[in-house]
Amino acid sequence: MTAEATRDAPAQKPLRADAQRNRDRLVEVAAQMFASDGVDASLEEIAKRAGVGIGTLYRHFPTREHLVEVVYRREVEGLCHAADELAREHPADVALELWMQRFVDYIATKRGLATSLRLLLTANSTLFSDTSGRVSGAMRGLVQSAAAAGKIRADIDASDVMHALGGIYSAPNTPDWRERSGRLVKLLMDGLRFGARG
Amino acid sequence: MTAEATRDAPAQKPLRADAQRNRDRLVEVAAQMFASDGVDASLEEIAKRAGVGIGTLYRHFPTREHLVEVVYRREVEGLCHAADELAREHPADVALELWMQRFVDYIATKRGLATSLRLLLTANSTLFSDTSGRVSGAMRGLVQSAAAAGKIRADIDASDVMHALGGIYSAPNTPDWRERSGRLVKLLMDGLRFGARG
DNA sequence: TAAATAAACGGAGGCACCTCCGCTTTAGTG
DNA sequence: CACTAAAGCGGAGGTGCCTCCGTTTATTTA
Repeated sequence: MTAEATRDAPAQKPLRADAQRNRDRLVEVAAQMFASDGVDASLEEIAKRAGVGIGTLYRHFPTREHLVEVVYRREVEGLCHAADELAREHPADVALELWMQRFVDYIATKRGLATSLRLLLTANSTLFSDTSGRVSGAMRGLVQSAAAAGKIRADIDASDVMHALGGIYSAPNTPDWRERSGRLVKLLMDGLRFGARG
Repeated sequence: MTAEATRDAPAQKPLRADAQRNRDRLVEVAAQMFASDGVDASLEEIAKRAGVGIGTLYRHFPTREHLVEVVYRREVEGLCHAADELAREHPADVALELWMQRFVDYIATKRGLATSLRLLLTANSTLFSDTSGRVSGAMRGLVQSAAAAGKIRADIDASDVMHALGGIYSAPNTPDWRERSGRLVKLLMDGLRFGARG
C-alpha cells in the first residue's frame, strides 16, 4: 500500500529538490550498473557516475540492500507499467507476446542477482508478496483482454500462462539461455493462439 | 561419512606438518573470534592472532564461508563428542541434563551468527542435514540410555525432547535469554524425571 | 648429511566499504 | 531581496578484503 517508494516520498516529508534529483540519478545509474555488473557493482563507481559523492549515496541508501530493493521495485513497476502501455498500443495478443518478451528480459537481469536477491526476498517477505502480486496482476490483465477479444483461446487462464513462463526461472544458465527463452515465449503464444475463435 | 573434515585430511593428500599446524590454529582462533565478535570478525585479525600471514589464511580457506563452515562443523563435532563423554562420566539422567545445558551454550554462540549461518545452511543443504542429523543422533543416545536406566520416564522419545528444546531457537533475543533457556532445560528435566520408575 | 624440489608462508599493495564532519545549497521569512 | 536555519553534499581517511609473488621450510632423494 501507498507504493511509490521509488520516486516521491512514501508518506514522509518531501525531499528537497536537489536531494530528489540526486536520489533519482543514483537509482537510475544503479539500475544500469546492477544489470551489467551484478549486485556487487562498486557503490563508489555508482556514486561517481551519478555525479555525487559517496556520502550522498550512503545517506540515501544506508546499505547496499536498500539500494537494491529500490531498484528492484522500480523495475517491477516498469514492467507493470509496460503492460498497460502495450495493451493500449497493440492488439491484445500482440501486447501479451511483447510483454512476455519483456518479462524474459527482466528475468535475464535478475539472473546475475540471484543470490543477493534471494536473500532480500527471504529477509523481506513483504517485498516478495508485493512484487509478485503486482507482476501476476499485470499479466492477468493482458491474458484476460486477449481472451476476451478472441485473440487467444479462452480455456486457459493467467496462472496457467504464468506457470508456463515459470520454467524460465529454472532453466539452466547456459549462454544461449536468452534465445531459448525467447523461443519458449513464441511457442507458448502459438499454443495460445491456436483455437482462438478470432 | 568420512567425517573428520576438521583435523586431518578427509581423503586427500596429507598436509605438510607446518601447514596442518597453522590450519588447526586458524580454526581454533576463528572459533573464538566468531563466538565473540560474530561471523564478521576481521579475517586479518584472526590471521594475526593465529600467528600467520593473511595469505596463509586465504590459502586454507578461500572464502569466509569456508572458514565458517569448518568452524561450525567442528563445534557440532564437539557437541556430539561431549555426549559420549558425559554419558561415560555421569548417570544417564545427569548426562542428559548437562548435555542440554551445553546445547544451550552452543545455540547461544549461534545466535550472533544467525543470518550468515542461515545463508550457509541454505546454500549448502548437505551441511544442514549432516549436522542436524549428527546432533539429534547424539541426543537420541542420551535419551534412550536414560530411559533404559529408568532415570527418566519411558513414554517419551528423543524427538519429543528435541522438539521441546526447539523452543530455544525461536525464543526472543532478550538479554536474559541465557538464564531463561537454562531454566527451560531444568524444567524439562523435572518433567522427564517425574514418573521415572528408577 | 647435503642437495633438490615441492609446498607453504607472509605481507605489501590495490581496491572497496562506510563514517564523519566541515562546507554548500535550498526554502522559507520579513 | 537579504538573511538564516535546516537540509544536503562530498570526499578524506581508516579499515577490511583478497591477490600475487618473492622468500622460507619441510620432505625426499642420493
